[in-house]
Amino acid sequence: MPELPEVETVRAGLERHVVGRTVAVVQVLHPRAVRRDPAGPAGFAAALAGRTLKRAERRGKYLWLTLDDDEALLAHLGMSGQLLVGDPDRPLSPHVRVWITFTDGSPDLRFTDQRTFGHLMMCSLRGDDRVVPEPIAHIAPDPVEAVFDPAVFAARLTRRRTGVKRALLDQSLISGVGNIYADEALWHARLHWARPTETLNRGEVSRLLDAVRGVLTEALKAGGTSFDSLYVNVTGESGYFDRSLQVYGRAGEPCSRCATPIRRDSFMNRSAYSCPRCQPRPRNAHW
DNA sequence: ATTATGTCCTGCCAGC
DNA sequence: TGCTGGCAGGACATAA
Repeated sequence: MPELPEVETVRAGLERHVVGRTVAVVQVLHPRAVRRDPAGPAGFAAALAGRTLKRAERRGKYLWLTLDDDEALLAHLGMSGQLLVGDPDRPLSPHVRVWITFTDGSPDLRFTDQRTFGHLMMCSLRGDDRVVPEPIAHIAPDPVEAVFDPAVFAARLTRRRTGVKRALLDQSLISGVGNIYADEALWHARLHWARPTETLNRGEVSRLLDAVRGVLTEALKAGGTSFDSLYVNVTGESGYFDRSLQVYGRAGEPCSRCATPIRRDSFMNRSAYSCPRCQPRPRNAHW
């Protein structure tokens, strides 16, 4: 559930606290945390030990720490992943999956992940105009990065034959948007989540993209959204954008525009929150 | 090829 | 009290 604003908050924290430092010891406490790394836990740990972290970068919900011009440590937080920087003497929580110490002593870095959907891996960097980790070459640019092209997005979106929310959640079309900000952006744009993408006109696509950028930017200013202690920055603090949420998690509460109670629908074994009046269901809804 | 669905995983909580 | 089932859902493998 960490989406672009939460991941960017973590990236900025890593830039501040660990970039420039050299890794001493890497301990993989749960092999699942590095399941995507072909070298396995031991290979992963050996490859990272002794390396200096150069830059902290991000695309969508992925972030990575570059080690040199063609290699990086790639991270995805999944549902509940945290990258926590702190005093090496603090107690080891039961959900710490990877423990990284540095040659200059404190603080250390702990990849903590209750639900184990997140992962870390070593990887190579590739690209021409935008260098990204090779394993995420299929992830589309996110709407706040320079190479994001609104015209390309509009063309690809309207070529789809699916519902607009499903499209927003497809990271190979536009990255960084998850269930929370998809619902929020659709409310701002006054579009129903099941609206067929091929019926969106130019103005609606423009409104949608403005709404996506708006909610992501506002959430980033607030340090991200948090419903509980799972979504935190590198020093364990929560953001407060949840106070600004208009529909997500607010079933039954009045819409702030028209006072109609917010509706919750089941969608892809998840939830879709919307205002029945501001976002009427289209006749040709695409489930 | 594109689009849809199933799967992974743990903690919490309502309901019985 | 203690169990069960539902829910939270990102990204990938697999199916259609």
